[in-house]
Amino acid sequence: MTSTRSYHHGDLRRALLAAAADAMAESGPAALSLRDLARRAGVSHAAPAHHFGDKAGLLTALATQGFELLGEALRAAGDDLRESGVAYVGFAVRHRAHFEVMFRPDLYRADDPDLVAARERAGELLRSGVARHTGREPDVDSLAAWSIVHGFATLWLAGALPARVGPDPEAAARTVIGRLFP
Amino acid sequence: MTSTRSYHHGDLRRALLAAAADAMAESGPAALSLRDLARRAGVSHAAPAHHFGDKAGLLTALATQGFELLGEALRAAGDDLRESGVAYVGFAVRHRAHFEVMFRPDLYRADDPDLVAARERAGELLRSGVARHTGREPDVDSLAAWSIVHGFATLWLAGALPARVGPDPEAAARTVIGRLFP
DNA sequence: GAGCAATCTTGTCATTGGCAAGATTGCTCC
DNA sequence: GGAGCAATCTTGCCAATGACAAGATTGCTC
Repeated sequence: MTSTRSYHHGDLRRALLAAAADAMAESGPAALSLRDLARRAGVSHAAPAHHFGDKAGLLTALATQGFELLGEALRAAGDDLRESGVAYVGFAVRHRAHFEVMFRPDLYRADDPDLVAARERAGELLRSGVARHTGREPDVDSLAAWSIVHGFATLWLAGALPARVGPDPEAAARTVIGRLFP
Repeated sequence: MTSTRSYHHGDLRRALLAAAADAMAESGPAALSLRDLARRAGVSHAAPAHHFGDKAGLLTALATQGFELLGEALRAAGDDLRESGVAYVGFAVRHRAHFEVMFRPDLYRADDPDLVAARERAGELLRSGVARHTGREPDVDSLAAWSIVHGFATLWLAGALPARVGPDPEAAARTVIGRLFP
């Protein structure tokens, strides 16, 4: 993964993104420090700037990667609407750093072309899955479906849910989704 | 509101909380600066420390205030479950800074006694509202209800929803909630 | 192998959060 | 009314951070 080669790191961009995801999963997005990422990657404190410009640039790249990963997760979940919802929650739990950045547009450049494209692709997957399942008013249905899985994932990540929900977020999500699409 | 009196500001704690909510509503929580808040309140850069200790202390107070405001909003919405959900979304939109901090426990001290008490009170209001409405398995129902309104509010604040949802978050929320509790 | 662009480093600056020490104010009690 | 005292606020300082500028090193191209 993070092969610390000789000089000219060789894989700095990828290593920095991975380090950012690790650091944010540990200590939250507020504590993220470019200099700390540089230390983790074994490079100087100014090296990240060349690849990402500034902090917002790095988070833009991380969010873009997140939307691509979400797209993959949704595709892997297949055609079943409920399992797509479970996959959404699973993605949020497994890639919590990506997920948390993706929906915080004040942290990155939301008009970045690559990011917009990746977000559109993931959004289309969500909508098409709902449209396949329900007949009438797919707009409202997809909005409700997105809201319920996004809300569940967010509350889970925030640690806001009571203990009785149990330790398995995907199982709990499946039950909750069943209330919306019986 | 923020009465800048003589020396010994007189209302610094409240003024700083209000300034923090304003600043975060403008530029997001990441850009929050204690020194900027002090400037807005017309005091020195170290004054906030006396009232809140540090940044996490200020955000703990803001989150506590947020849970109290949410409780008031839910009480004002009355007994109807759907209107409670609309009130939840309305609170998030009207007090977006409070809402954003409340569900980001990495920013504050989640074990603060005052905060825990305010959070418990608001959570009980949510659960009791759902329990009044549905008969069976209030746990799952309340989890689904909380998830769908929380998700809708979060997506709205993130600017992630498509334009066709319309300009009125509470009206759109009412429609979405209708899908869960027809 | 020379030239060149990409990559990385060192050095610097303004800003920030946090701490320590001191000044000012308002309250209490005699 | 005033002395003492605690709360409040200020000034001064330090380490860490993000961002920028200028220079060094590497690898690619011709």
